[in-house]
Amino acid sequence: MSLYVYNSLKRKKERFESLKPGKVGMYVCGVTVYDYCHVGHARVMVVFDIVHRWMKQLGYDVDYVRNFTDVDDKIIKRANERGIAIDVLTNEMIAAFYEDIDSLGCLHPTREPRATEHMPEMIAMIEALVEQGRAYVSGSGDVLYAVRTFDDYGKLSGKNIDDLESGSRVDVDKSKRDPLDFVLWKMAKPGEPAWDSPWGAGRPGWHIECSAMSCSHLGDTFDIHGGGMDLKFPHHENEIAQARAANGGGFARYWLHNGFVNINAEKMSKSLGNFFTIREVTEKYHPEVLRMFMLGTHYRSPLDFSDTALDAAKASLDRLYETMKRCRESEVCHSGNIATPQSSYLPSAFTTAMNDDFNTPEALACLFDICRLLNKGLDSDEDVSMLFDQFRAMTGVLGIVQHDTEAWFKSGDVDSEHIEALINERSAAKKSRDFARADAIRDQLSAEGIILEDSPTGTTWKKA
RNA sequence: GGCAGGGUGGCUCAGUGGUACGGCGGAGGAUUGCAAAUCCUUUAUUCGCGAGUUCGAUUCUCGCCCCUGCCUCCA
Repeated sequence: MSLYVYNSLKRKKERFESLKPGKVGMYVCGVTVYDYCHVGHARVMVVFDIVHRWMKQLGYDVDYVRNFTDVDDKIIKRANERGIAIDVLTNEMIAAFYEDIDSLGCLHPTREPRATEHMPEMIAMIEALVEQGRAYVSGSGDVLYAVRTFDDYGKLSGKNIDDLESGSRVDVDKSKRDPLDFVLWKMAKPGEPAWDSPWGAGRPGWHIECSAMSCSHLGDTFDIHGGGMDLKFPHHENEIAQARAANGGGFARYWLHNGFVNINAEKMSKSLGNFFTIREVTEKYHPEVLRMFMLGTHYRSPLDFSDTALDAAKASLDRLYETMKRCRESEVCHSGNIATPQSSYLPSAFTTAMNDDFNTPEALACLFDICRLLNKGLDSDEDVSMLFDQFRAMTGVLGIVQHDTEAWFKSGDVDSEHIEALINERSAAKKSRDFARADAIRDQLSAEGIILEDSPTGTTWKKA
């Protein structure tokens, strides 16, 4: 059974074959660290975390590189506004970034280069382009890439240069030979961070950063390049033009793009201002709920963000945790003790779904099928340890139901002593068949957001 | 205007040339003192509209309508 991925470059699903046997090189465009990440960023991280995990599951040795853009206009602007040094800002945001993605259960990439650590590679790449006559110094002193020198320009995004220009919404910069030419090296203005270069002190353009970082870590040709759909043009198009021209390599062989997170059917973005940061959302919902919400939709489709959608994600996750809890408490699950998910435990339908371009909604359907079988078996005291192993293998791959069930249902500011006391009082009332008193206690706790569950072995509680 | 991707039950989301997966929600039942949790049953004669190909299309082809995105920084 082999993996098929949708390759944006070819606009179709293709059988995935790595460049080197058993190894995968993957580069994903990271974030520009000037502010907290929003849910849209979270989606990229979760989507490619799934890709990362599944590749590993298939036995690949994955070299996953994801960058930090830590030099950029917006960073300079924000640092100035806050009156702090640029590295203070970027370090603060990188720390926040880790908090956020860790909470979402994303594994760390193997390498996380920062743009500022790769100046020599960027400069070398620009020099190569200048030597080839593909780059030139404009009237303003910036070094620009002449897009018309690259025959395949527009191939990834399915655009041609003439169409782009006729529909262009950008004012034409007179110093450009062609309106679509983009900046490789920017001349420094006073007070801005700058690095020495053959063209004077300045800093790199955004696009060259990714070309240089990906190639320097993964080689001139590597397997996968990923990012949000909005990066396809011009960012990824420009990356291709730079890297393939400068190194003569093939650059990325498979391009994967995830869909957006929308709000009211409109793209969530900084510029529209209709965004929620990850930390805003996780104040109200457990981060794993956010992850679950994302897995419920195929990664290439748009994902509409709303409280109702998160509530539904929470309800479905609760269901899985409920089953996990029952299994943990059940003696008939004792033999299920695999340390790490093993492919042999994964149902073939699940593997098929994941191999079909990481179809997580389908994979979740398999998981819920197992969940139901598990509950059914538990209801009738059957040995469900095999199912339990499957269940954990699947949740392990998806990175959900990874928290302690006690913590899941009881986390937050609750006074458990108070609750336990009331539960004891209610049990006594029940024993003496004082159901009015018992129900009053249950109603009281319910009003406090606590739900009681009676079972033959006693009463347990959880947060609503 | 150019290009890309969509329109599937109350919501959400898969999928397939032979009447449609899962989740959330609703209804009924089992269980429970009553609930909760769990299980069972049920909830789309139908997959934007029209035409074509076909024994047969939601799935293929063409046309149309509508939505979103990209064409500027953006995940």
